[in-house]
Amino acid sequence: MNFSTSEENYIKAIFHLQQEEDTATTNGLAAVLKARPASITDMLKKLKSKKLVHYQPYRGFRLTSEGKKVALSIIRRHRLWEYFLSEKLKFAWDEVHDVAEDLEHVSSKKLIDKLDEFLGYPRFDPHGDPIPDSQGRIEKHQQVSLSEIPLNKTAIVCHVGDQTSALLELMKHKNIGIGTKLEVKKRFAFDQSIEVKIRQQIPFNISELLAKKIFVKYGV
Amino acid sequence: MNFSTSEENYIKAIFHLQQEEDTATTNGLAAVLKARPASITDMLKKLKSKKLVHYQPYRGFRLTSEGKKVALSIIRRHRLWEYFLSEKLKFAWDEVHDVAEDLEHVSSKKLIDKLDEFLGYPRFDPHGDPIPDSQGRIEKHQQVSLSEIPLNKTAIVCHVGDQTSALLELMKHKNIGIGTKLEVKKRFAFDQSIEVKIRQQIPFNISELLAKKIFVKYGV
DNA sequence: TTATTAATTTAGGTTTGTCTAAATATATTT
DNA sequence: AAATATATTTAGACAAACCTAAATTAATAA
Repeated sequence: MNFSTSEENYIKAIFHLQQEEDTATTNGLAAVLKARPASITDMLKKLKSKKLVHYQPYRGFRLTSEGKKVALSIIRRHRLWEYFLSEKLKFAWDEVHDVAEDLEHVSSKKLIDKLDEFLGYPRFDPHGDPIPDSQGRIEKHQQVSLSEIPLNKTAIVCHVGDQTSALLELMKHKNIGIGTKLEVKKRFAFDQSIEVKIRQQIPFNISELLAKKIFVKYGV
Repeated sequence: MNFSTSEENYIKAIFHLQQEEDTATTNGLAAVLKARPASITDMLKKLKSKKLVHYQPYRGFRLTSEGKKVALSIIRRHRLWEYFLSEKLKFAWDEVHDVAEDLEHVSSKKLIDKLDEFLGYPRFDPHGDPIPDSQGRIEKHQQVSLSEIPLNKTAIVCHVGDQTSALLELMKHKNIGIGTKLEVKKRFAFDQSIEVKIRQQIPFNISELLAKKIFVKYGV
């Protein structure tokens, strides 16, 4: 019922990887956790023995439903702390993540439920990601403009702000349409432009004006 | 500049032990940390190599001034979190310690300074212990009645509520006078009586009425 | 002051989580 | 389908932080 910081980081990372691809891979996880593939294999065996992942050697892995429950509780802690840091302690948007990364491993359920209450049961963290409730229920997606989504989250284009041909021409040229999967890689303070990546292509920049017209939904 | 959870626990425990006796011992520390003496020796060597303690084999140890600085910063974190838990999250007096024990190891200075600000720079935690400021300055003692001090802290009797002979007779009988070192071991909800221990003796009970007349000062 | 007891340290293991290098399985090309 | 490339796993080490049992030092009592 209680997991080490390291185990928790693995579980959380697998959860996020699974949002993209249904099944996570050793190398993929190694990249995310900045660890060597051999270390991933070691830990996966352990998580398997604890019945937190389905895992067949060489075949990738997926969280079990127990594993998902654990992941959601870690994500709940993380996002509540992010909300606290931003809302109460007035941290800037981009400073909250690293601190929350530490705080999330303090696992007292009472602490987290009381924090939730204190914060007024917020539904989204400062990045717009939904916060699981104490039962692990989470709002699957939300729809926001491309200019508002967090970095490095896969999002799917689901709506366009208007139907002017000028807009559609530009989108066509950039190869973005409804259903396109993309990720925001970087934001540039100078002109609010953002760098996006679609499919396997090299990331490219789009203007703030365009970003505000593109609406996406994205997972947790 | 950054220490493991384990190192921090050692440093903090040594600091507290030193409040009582000027120099801490292997067995004393082992008792506090619920570890074996051999483990203490191992860690002490490490802390010595990091210049956090003065340590001669078989001769006990004391924090260096650097070690004290580190200890005060850990205590600052601990007490600020205790205050937060009690004041903001409405935890009961006796529930805050264990959770703060985990939170204190999240070492972002910015987090702690912003938390301090958010809380309005409180000077004492819910147990009445003083909270070090961001420079590590701490109010050395405070004077309160015996009925208010935390459990298991050595306190020194420094004042008596009144001079009635009935009171003094009782105190004399119990062997408590100005300068007596004592510790509260337990509180009984039924009649608010408390169990105190002085010197090497077996702990004994005193009434709430008496406790309220005895004023003590105690360290951090 | 020597003998006994108590405290402390040393020596050698264990577990957790990491690593490198080598081996093996799977996927991709030709 | 074989050859090559890539992904994954295994084998064997290592550091941190703990442990037990044995040895050593210091403190206490006879």
